[in-house]
Amino acid sequence: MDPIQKLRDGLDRLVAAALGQTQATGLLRFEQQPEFVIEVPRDEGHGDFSTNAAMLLARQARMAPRQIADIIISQMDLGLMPEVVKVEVAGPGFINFFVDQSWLYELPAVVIGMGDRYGSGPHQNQKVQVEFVSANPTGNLHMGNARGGAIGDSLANALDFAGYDVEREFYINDAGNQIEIFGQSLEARYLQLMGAKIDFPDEGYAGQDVVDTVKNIIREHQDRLLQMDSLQRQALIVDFALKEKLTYIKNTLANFGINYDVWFSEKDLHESGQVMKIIEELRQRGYIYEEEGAWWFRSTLFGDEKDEVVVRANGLPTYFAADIAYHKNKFERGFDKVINVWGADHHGHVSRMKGAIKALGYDPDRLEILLMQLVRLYRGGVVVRMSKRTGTTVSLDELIEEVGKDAARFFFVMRSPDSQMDFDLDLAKQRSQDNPVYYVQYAHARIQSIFRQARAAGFEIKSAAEVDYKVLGPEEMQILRRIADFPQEISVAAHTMAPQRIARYLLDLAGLFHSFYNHQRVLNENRPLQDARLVLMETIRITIKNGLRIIGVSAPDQM
RNA sequence: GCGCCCGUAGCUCAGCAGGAUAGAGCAACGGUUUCCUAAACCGUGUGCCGGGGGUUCGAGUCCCUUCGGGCGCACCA
Repeated sequence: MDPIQKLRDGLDRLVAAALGQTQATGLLRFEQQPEFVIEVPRDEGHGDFSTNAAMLLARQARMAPRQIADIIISQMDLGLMPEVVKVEVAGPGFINFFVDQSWLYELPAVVIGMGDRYGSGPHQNQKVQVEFVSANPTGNLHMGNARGGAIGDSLANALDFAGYDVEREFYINDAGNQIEIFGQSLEARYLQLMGAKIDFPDEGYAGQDVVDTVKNIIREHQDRLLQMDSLQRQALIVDFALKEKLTYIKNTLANFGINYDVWFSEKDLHESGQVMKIIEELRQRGYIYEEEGAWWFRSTLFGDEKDEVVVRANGLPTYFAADIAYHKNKFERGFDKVINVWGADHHGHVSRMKGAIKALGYDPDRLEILLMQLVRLYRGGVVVRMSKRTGTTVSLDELIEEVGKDAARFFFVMRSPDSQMDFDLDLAKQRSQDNPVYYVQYAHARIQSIFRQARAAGFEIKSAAEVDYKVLGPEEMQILRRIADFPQEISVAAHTMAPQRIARYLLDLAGLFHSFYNHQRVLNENRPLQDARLVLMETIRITIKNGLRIIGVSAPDQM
């Protein structure tokens, strides 16, 4: 276990025991032991750890919090925690613990011993599915898909690292209305390119990529499709185009560092009858009624403003119907938690989706929807406008081409999903410490460079147990202290679905490192100090590398 | 009209599951330095946390309300 958790647990037991004593001896009167926390104060002057136990008891015990704190302390058996050097009551009634910093001396051995696993949590025995991007296979990947990809994949990595059994899934919308229109658009382009004078469908996909796909079709099938009837022709064209688009999506996302465990086809849901089956099940449970020829789901029962159509008057199920079947299918696959990363433009879908889950008898809290707001691209200080030709501003593959996978992923992950984001292309490309991704990666490269210098001079990094950490100064101890936070940061990022915390953490740690680097020398005349600093460098390096890996950014050895 | 997200320093944004005196980067100003990786480092300050009300020992954080911005409200997905 990481040293910081050991201390927290110890303090937790210490306070709980003291509370038990105050109750048993009648010093304090209360029914329920409060759910106090052991936290790390923001301000160093407030100690290494603190607890709010006394303040939580104020009402029950009918006593001033500071007085309660004094009583709790009087019942503490500090002999159990020799690390604690001072306990005090402060502010409105906090109990602050000051701990001998030597506990941090254990940390490098833990970090180096765990290596790639430092920061990971114990196995949780919980299956979690993260579904993200799930872009329509009818066009190029856009910035919304890119942001969703970076966030979803990083979140999945964080959950994985925090000890969950994670599956990544892409839902392929290869059925329904938009595929219909896609087919008509492709067919129209095909016929046009073959010389026919026909109109392009009003709502059709007018982008250049459709034309490119059709050219590929012509290359393979020439004019052979002209003789077919429209139905047959569309089926063939759509099949070809979907394959091509999915290959494109898979490759682009792989270049973006994303690899899925499952590619799940909507079409399969329809063809296997699962969609109609789920509607029937809901009908039997009394959640479906017929009106004006369509079938409606009573989503108003679950807080929606109006009921939602599941089967249209033309007999075809809606996307929503398929999505209900899809989510039922997810739960049947045994996931304890199902997370969907959606664009904010889908937020209207959230409450009825949860409603449908509930109607089917599942706990809707097992479905978590992470909504993310829109992205605006900036180049040269101005917004990059939508291109009429391609229908997008910049596609994900173009973005990777322009700024690189690392910068793109870091920038998307750095911002909280629920704030609108401005993506500065110029900054992302910049090779300076103003560029946050460069700043963090550079810390890693610098450390590797120090190691190269050390080896060239004939020095090796000693094992963590061999060196004497007492020679380290406050700056180094502060860095170690921050490294001790890493497992907790990962855990919070995973639980609160906030991968941006990891990016922030890395910026912070890299900042501490750069600052240290700039006025202290690792390689120096004082051998014991050099040995300790080299080990410290290795703990920083491992932590940065592990953090970067979670957000899908490389940790270069040289820049 | 209804719903969701956002509103924090001049700008871009953090703020962990309410905690103590609200932070970072950039920009601005002042200084140091030419050093294991390259203009980097150190220091300086500004906040009606959009407004109002409430819950709480304690609110930037939770609830209500109001204003402003974005998005959504199809027998589309």
